[in-house]
Amino acid sequence: MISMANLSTKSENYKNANEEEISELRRGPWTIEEDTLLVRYIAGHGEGQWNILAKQAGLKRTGKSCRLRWLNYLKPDVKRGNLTLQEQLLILELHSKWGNRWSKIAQHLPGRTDNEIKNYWRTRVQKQLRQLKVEANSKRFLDAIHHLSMLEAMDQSSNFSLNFPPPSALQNTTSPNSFETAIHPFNDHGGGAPLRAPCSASQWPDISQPPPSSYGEFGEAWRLNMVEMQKQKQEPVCSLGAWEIEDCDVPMAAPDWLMEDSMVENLWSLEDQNLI
DNA sequence: AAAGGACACAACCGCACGGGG
DNA sequence: CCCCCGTGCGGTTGTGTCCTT
Repeated sequence: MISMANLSTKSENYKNANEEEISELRRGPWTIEEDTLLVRYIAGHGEGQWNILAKQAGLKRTGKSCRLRWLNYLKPDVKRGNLTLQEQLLILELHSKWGNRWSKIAQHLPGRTDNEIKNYWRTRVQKQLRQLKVEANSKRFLDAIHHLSMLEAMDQSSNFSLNFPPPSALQNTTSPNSFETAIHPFNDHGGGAPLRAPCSASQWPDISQPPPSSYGEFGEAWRLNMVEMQKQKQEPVCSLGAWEIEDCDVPMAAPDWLMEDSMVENLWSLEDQNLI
């Protein structure tokens, strides 16, 4: 066990050891020249011993800074670009297990860094959770993730359509606000494409027309909801394109948690637009 | 067109830990 | 046992870009 006194001493020592060099050290964004120096040095000598590496490579950076730059940006197997849907689901799932253990979570996402995952969580997920007033890792949240993971896996393996639930499913529910189910995004767009995020405004269904009678009591409620969203300039979360219930290949009843509120649509809005 | 706010991401900081001398 | 050093982790900050007014 390390005492507090010992800790502070260690910190002080660390500080003092570097103090005289701090004035010459560069900080902030890396230049192309610095990147080149670092990459070339590591190509020739390998990584590790970062303080020595920084000096020998001629970099006016701390070892820590070099390590971070290499691991988070320059390393060849670092994956660039937006997180895929599968990766996002995995992050949600793993975070529910391990909390903010970013490096542990990153181990399960090849090519993704802990920093990237941490940023994703803080900038996207937390924002959505705040808006929804949902606790991360609450039962509702976890249930939503599990259902989404399952549906996503089914969608990938069987190529069936996860379209808008048929009116029969809606009519069987006892939920008081079931119309919200109608705006959940279970909506396959063919070709085995992954489930998708919010559609563009051009994909609004024609909500000036009444929905088909087969939508039952929920159709009109859903339409009014969409009208309200349009008034508020919100995007619908799925694209029906029209009142196309006939395209539902699988009579899939919406689970109870979908009936509760619009949690899922917001979860989906976490997804980047790159899948569209 | 300009200002300023929001957002995403890169980078930094402090702390913790383990190994070697 | 203590100290030093290297490394890793999680939280925070800085900055560039995009969007809105």
